[in-house]
Amino acid sequence: MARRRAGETLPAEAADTVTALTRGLDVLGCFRRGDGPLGNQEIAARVRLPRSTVSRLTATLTRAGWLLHVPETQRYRLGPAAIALGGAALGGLDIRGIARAPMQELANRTRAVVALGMRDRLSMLYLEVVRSDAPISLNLEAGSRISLAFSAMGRAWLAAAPANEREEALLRLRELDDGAWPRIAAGIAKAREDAARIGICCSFGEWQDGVNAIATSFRPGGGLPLMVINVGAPAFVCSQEALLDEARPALLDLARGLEGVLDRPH
Amino acid sequence: MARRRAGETLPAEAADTVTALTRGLDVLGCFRRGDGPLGNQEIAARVRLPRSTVSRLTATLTRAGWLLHVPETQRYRLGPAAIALGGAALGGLDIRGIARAPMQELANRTRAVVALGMRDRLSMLYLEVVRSDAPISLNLEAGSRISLAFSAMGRAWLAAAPANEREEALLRLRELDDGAWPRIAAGIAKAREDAARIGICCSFGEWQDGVNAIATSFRPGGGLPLMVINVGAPAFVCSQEALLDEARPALLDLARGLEGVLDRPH
DNA sequence: TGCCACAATTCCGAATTTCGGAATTATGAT
DNA sequence: ATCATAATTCCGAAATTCGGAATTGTGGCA
Repeated sequence: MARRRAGETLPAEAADTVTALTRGLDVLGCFRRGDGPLGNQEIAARVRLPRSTVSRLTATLTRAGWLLHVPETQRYRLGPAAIALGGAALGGLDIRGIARAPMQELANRTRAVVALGMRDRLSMLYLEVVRSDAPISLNLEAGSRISLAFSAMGRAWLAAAPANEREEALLRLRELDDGAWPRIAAGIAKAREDAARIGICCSFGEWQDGVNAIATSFRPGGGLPLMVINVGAPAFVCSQEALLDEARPALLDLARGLEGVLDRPH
Repeated sequence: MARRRAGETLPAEAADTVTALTRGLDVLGCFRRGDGPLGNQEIAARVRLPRSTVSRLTATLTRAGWLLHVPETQRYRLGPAAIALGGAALGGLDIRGIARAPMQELANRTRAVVALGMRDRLSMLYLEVVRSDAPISLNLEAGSRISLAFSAMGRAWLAAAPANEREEALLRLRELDDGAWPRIAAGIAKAREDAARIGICCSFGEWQDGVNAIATSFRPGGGLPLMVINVGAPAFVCSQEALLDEARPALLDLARGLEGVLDRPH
């Protein structure tokens, strides 16, 4: 009875990988921001695992506090341990604290939203978001995702990422939605060109209609991967010209200042 | 070769629990907010598992994006998937959005910090934190933890939690630090009394010197567990009297308004 | 009230996968 | 160059996980 499913993505290389753990994590990972509680059946469908297996997995996750069981509806939602993990992960990132002040300054100056992000699989992940007025300084949006292919942030990552990582991402992006590929490829070609020529990548209404953004990447050091900062706003707040002429130099300065900060003594 | 370790906490009841998954989650969970990257050895010590096992586990977690490997120092830190999970967990909690506005109002009125939390194992976990405009603030964010035994928030939970959950928590609290037990027990006895008499629990300088707070609990419904709201501030911002006389009624109102919101049609 | 459909959970034998001690390799310090 | 520390790999043993099928539980509907 072959345990490892036939179409497994990694035929050979996953030599010592703990399958049970991977599967459990997949169950956790299938909870996406915005969707309500999930039943075992729904989960089984998402992670492509037999129901009995999922049943055992969810039971384990619930016992450990990673999932919360809603008895009346027999569904699961992410539990406190999941929240705490995110807090620990975010709390350990000193780069956030270092970047916050200059990001805030830039946000105030441009009246836009400035965000710091890194890649998570096929998305960009916000690590810190600051707004111009910051009446609520809460990091409401830290931990949320944005398109890798169509956002300025994602494109800046693609433009600067190590070749092997980029190629792997592009490959998976393509097989995810082959129809959108021409549009994706065009955007990325332009992005690499922009990055080389003017140091930033753009997304003018391509991620969401009426939203303009520019972004650039840097390497914080300290063993952390490539990171990206973007400046974005509704078109009526920041025109393309405003972003390119005014925000761009400041953004480049900001990124340059953060280059390798974590490696420098202090 | 007995796989399940001798002193396992749950001798019998964990009938179908996926051990490998539990262990992997323990590895993730041993990363606490504030401590830097961890090596395999350190992890092995924390979770009490053989090094070779931990090695395999961390390799698996890294491959899936839950851990980030820092090559030069050979240590691990929590990865993007962990952050994303926290985001998804927090994003799915509608109660945060519902509670935010009235919490903000209360914060402004009292010039204190108002927080919403739930229990996570032996801590209270902040789900939402709202500050007044006043600049002095505690350094607490959503996803961080606070003492179950000594904070107003923790005491409010203990005072209202279902008996079995409370007893289990108290038991583990006691075996965690038997020396502190008398002080813990006294605080909790007082808390239950306060809860019954005036609807709130207090912590005046007991959690941290110079910090006053009061808290009360409510049941949001929707299958969610008991939650707590607190109002707290440095003593020179809010005296005990100010909290008891002014903040208390408003806090009780707030909590009453949230009682069962998620069950009501909308 | 009884029946049906749907979903979750439990059962159980098979055997793959995990486990961990020991050996090995890598790294860095003295 | 040698030693100490830590991570990883190896490998045989067998416990644990796996998943199909049966069972139990739930809610809707006639």
